[in-house]
Amino acid sequence: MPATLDEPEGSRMERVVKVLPRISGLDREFDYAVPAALDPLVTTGTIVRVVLAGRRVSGWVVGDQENPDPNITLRPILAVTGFGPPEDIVRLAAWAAWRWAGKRSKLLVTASPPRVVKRLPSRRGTAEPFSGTNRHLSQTARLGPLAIGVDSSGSSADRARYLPARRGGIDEELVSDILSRERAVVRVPPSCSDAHPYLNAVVRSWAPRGGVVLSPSLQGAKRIAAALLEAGTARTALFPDQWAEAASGGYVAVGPRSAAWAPVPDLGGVVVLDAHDDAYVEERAPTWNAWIVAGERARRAGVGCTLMSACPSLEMLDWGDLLTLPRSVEREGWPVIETVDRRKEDPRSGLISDRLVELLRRGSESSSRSQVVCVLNAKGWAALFACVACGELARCEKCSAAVEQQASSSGLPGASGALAVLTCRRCATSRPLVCAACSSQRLKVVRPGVSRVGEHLSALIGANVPVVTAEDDRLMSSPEMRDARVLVGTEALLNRLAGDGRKVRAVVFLDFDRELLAPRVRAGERAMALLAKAARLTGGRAQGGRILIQTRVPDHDVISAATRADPGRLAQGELQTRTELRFPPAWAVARVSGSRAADFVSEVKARSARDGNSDVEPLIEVAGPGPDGWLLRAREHETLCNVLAGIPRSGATTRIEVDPLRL
DNA sequence: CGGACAAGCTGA
DNA sequence: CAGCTTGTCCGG
Repeated sequence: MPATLDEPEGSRMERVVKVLPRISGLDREFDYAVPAALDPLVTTGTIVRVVLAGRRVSGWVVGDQENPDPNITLRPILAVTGFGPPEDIVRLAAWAAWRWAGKRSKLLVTASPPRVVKRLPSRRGTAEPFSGTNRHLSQTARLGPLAIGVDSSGSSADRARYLPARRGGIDEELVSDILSRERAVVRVPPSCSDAHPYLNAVVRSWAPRGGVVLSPSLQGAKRIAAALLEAGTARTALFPDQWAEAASGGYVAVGPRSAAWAPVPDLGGVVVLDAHDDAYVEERAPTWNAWIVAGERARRAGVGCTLMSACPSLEMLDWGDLLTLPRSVEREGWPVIETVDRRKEDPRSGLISDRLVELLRRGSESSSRSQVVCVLNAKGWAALFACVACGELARCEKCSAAVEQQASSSGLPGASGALAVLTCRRCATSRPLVCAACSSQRLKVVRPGVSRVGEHLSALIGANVPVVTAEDDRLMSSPEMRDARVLVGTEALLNRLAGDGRKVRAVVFLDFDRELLAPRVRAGERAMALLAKAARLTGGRAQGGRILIQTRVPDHDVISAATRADPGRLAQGELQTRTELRFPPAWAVARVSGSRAADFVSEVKARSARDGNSDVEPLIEVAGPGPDGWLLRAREHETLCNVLAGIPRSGATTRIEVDPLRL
């Protein structure tokens, strides 16, 4: 509508902002007028209420609109809800949406306060009214009264593990090396006590500015926040709960993956702990990776980003400068790793080798720290059966996947009549424990699960062996669990125990080949990460830590790297293999799946051929379709992401995973 | 996302 | 052709 001639000049000066609605499945900005009364409250990032297509929705102000379309009648912003992500984070979200070919709104949800924030707490302890600007903060911060309530669950002895043991225990040269670099990858031994003096040193260097510290789990983040606070290193704000404190300035935001998006007004630096951990990758699209986001954020702010890990991934090594501790120090921080060559074992002993029996027997003598943890990544009673009579594997009648026998909830599974049922994990069809080929009722277990192993071990040591899987966490807090001499479980058990901050005598991998030989590109790195996780539970060799690996490939690179406490040995060979197979970090890879994936991929091919130099090679190579869709490859993320960003998406029917975790 | 609307399918 | 499903478009 054209402005009438008699309208006062001032009315056309009304401010217009771009708003991104908080609607999943919609990734478009809309222009809104800012009512004069709300004007001082509205900046980039502010969370507002607007009317869109006749309904009231929430959204983020993502910037000012300098040239509003005169043909569109603007609606006013209805109300200001409160603080949202600061401007730098809004821009970072736009970058990440490009980088992982996803929607900005998904990322901004992660970056936004979990509850409405109307005002930020003031430095001096009195709340400042909501002023509409996210950067009303002074540049100075003092380590004042530590009023922020950080959950300090765990004993003080537990927290002390994160503090420097001795003043001399820290390598000052390494610290200055870290601080002088923009992108440092610090390879630290797996036991925390060695890593955290360096964390303290780096965080201390940020003062009086704020910073960000990431830990793979929320539980770990809580302990680290408490430890930094207790050591007087920094005022910490746990993300996302203490979003408002973090935004008020002078805090070090500590949190899990999502804390890469924490509002920190004056960023001094970023540290990512255990940066190799898969927990840093979001499973839902956009499949963003927290250390990469953190690295980009630090780069934009012109500050350092430090990744710490016992076993840096190839992507990390490709990204930054590797810094290591002296060989002897790193070696001390890894436990003694012993392998049992299963090729030489009596096949009838199954997963219980003579060496394991000896380990369990010997442990019963010492009183303190006598727990042994057995890990087997196979749930249930048994995951694979074969017929004794005809040798046929037991498979599902409907979908032909392997059938498994679940441990019954009532306790005893096995061949006790009604409980003997085979179930397909894929389609949930079940049938009696009978061979489908020859009707024989004699089936033998080819691949036992944790329940069966738990029963065997119970019989062996003459005491109950609790069995822990990801689904079943009731056991964790029980006294049974705390007092048991032997525990058995899937990988989830290691996570649970690490969360407890508990030390164990030994960790046993009953069938490590399942990790080593998994048909995944990253199987080796995953296996190494599992050993590092176990090593944290046992502590280093100086503390008597021990890991027992049962395997048929004792010469595998992962095992030789771990036994020598030298993860670098694995990286060399892996890099060569990955490059040959054209996988990351040599290539940028994305997976496309979903019902409309075929259309999307043909559009990728079309654009890749048109925009590329057709004489040489296409910009993007397309492989597939395979069982998980298509794989797209390019030499650089830049190329891959630009093409992906240019293709319109038909709703949620196409899923794009850039840097897929499972390859 | 969710409403509006149009194009296709069904049934008597 | 009403009545319904399915698909596509669009929002300031």
